[in-house]
Amino acid sequence: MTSLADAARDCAALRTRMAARSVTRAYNEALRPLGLMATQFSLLAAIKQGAPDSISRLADWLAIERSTLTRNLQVLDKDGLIEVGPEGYRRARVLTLTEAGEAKLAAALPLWRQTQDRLEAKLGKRRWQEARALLDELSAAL
Amino acid sequence: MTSLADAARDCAALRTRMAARSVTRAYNEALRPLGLMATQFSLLAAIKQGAPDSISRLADWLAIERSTLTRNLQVLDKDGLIEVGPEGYRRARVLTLTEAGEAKLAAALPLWRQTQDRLEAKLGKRRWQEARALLDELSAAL
DNA sequence: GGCACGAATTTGTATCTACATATAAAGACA
DNA sequence: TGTCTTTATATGTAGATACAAATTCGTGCC
Repeated sequence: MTSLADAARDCAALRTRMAARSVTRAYNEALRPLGLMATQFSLLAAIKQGAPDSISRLADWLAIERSTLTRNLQVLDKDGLIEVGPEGYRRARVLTLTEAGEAKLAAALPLWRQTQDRLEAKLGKRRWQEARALLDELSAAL
Repeated sequence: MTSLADAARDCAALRTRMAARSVTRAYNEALRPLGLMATQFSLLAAIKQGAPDSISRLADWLAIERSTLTRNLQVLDKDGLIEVGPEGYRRARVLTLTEAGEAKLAAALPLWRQTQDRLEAKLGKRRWQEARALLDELSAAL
């Protein structure tokens, strides 16, 4: 029965999802006044930052399924925060922020910063750096 | 613009969700032959292990919303893997595995073990222990 | 008894996630 | 030219997640 107890307590998938749920909830709460979720915030920031030349490229960077990303982008599009550009080279679509998207991102940044600082303070900057490195290893492990 | 680059790269919610997605995908793939998902596996293991006396208690243990857990349990119930017992003391329901649920869990355990071992080998047992501890800290941080 | 209050769960609604499959464009090649 | 392969995206279907609000049970209080 050792295996069973391990499965209930030490499963890597369970523990990472638990952490993701807890952390995401906190960021969602911080962004709620803007009607923005953590996922959407990260998408806006990634688009503004990298201006990725395709959805697939962005999906790889975010370790997310292409089809999932399509759905998430549809929400941002519906809310008028991004523009999904026409099909280009090989159906590739360029993603850009609308003015509303820029404004929303600008308004969200301080709220995000505050939450991130709070977490880093609680954990310690050092420890957060370790966590960050370990999370990357987990992402690449299997 | 420093804040923007940080938001796109270092957001704790983003990085933990990325890790959760990657790791969960691997466990889902391992369990696919059984038609079982990592979440469902963890629920079966938790129920078998602890026989939690209420959904709320289980939700707390899993750092998951009660309403979310209700929905996840409905899937297991529909598939005949658990029994949701009648309402008890203060509407509390006791959760138990059906025979089919026991069998499914028993069949899943080796597949889970294999995946978990693979991850621990890739990371190193030592490093996985660190990761485990840091994930717990993240879950409790905010 | 009747009523307010707290605890446990469920429902309505929306978003996030992903696998399998479909669609469409660009290039390779017989 | 027509087919085959690769690349990029979208759709169908299903499960995971959570907030707000509704439902239901037990308790205490008048």
